[in-house]
Amino acid sequence: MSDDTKGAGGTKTDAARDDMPIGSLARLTGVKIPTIRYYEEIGLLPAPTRSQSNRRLYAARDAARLAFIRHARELGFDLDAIRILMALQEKPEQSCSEADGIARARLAEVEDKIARLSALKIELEHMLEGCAHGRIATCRVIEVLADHGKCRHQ
Amino acid sequence: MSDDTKGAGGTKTDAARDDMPIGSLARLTGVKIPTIRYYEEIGLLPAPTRSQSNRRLYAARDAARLAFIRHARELGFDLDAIRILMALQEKPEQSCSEADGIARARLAEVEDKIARLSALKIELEHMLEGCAHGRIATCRVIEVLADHGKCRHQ
DNA sequence: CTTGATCCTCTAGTAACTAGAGGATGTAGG
DNA sequence: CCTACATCCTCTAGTTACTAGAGGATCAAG
Repeated sequence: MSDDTKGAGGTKTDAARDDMPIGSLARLTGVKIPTIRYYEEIGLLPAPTRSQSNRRLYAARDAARLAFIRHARELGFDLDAIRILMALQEKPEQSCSEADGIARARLAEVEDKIARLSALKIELEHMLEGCAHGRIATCRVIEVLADHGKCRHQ
Repeated sequence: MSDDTKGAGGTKTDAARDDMPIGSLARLTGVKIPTIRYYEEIGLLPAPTRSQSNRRLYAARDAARLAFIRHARELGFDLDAIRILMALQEKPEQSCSEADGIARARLAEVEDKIARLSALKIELEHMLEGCAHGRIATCRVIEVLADHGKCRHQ
């Protein structure tokens, strides 16, 4: 680690000290190195300071930001929604109705997806329960797929 | 429509007559024109005959094949699986255990996805039930996302 | 010095489409 | 015949969120 960076930031707090290389950040947050670079590229993460040899150096606040992103991704929020949520986070006096709306929309999506997958599950189960492990000529799986009458949108 | 095509195929059955333009096929099957072209490009649909002006001309068997693909896509089978299923369809004496296996794998995926989405639903609901529509400073949505302790994988 | 780990930028790929751009052909009506 | 609209062609590139190298540079330990 370059002493120059340390010296220049001698009065920095822990949250502000840029001394964590990208590999450490990846291990700390569980987000892969290329993904971290990707988030920087699309503006979701600020470009970090660099060492003399051009290596990225992160601070604890970057780790916190990345953890927020990761958590939101796990909940299925898309990157644009996360962008909005993070912007809101930086305006404590703002109404939280937008954040609420984003989360509600996501919940509705999840509920819709569950419903659709459940219907799908039933269809697949029906397909499989008639399957006697015989020949293709009498194969239920192939038969159902080939039967246009079974297409749900026709 | 070119009389040449008709003349050359004078003894063709309906299933073999190549006279349906791509727009008609798209309307008949509900699959978009670019998607049909895409399927041809990746080999899922055979390249059709062409008119003198280079327009694609499809037969009823092409429509049947496309309907199979579409039905399988709706059930969430990926294109490689569909490729296999269609190959199996053309071998009536073959055992249908592979088709069965493909469908079972898909069913397992669906069940897994339902379980994961259901857990997600609960998390989102918890997040939202504490939301009092106040300020960001006390916003449950932002709070939960920012709280690393709530990250499921840490 | 060597070796292995870590990091850099860049290009392109993944899966399944989808959206034009720019041009050609077909058809109906005047 | 012309015009206007519909239909079709190929080609390129975009969508979303990553991901996989290639080729090279730097860092740290032995």
